[in-house]
Amino acid sequence: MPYWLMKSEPDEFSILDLEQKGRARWDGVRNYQARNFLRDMAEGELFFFYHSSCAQPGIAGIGRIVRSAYVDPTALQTDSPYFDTKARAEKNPWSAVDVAFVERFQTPLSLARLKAETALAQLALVQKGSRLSVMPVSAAEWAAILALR
DNA sequence: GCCAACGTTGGC
DNA sequence: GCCAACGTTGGC
Repeated sequence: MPYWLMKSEPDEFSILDLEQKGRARWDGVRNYQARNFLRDMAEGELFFFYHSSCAQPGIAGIGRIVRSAYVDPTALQTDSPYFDTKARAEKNPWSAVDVAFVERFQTPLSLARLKAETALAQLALVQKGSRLSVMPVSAAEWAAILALR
């Protein structure tokens, strides 16, 4: 079963927000490669919830996919920060998934800690210049990260 | 706020 | 199809 990692700016949506809501739509992805990964996700699969663009970037917890990819409605909403002027109802290229809270780490795993781990050298997240907001994580990487909690 | 790296746009 | 210019991401 594939594993994933998804980034969110905690000021926008954090692991605490997901914990409090229990379930949420993961929308606003506006990169084709990331979108394609969203479309590869299946119900029941797990992902690391990564906090980006913040004081303490790192993995903050775990979530689960509870609904596979469907058309992202925010692309058509003019009042949404994710509005896409080129998207049309009959031609909306963007996808969203629904996710549920699984676990919040007592202490988030900092990016520095992840970079220091030899077993994670191939992790897409730590590659130079990697900006993907949705990426796959191998089973071995998943286990290695869990062991760092 | 800076800046490296990347993706997208648009002229040609 | 090339590629320069521009906008965005995201760590620091």
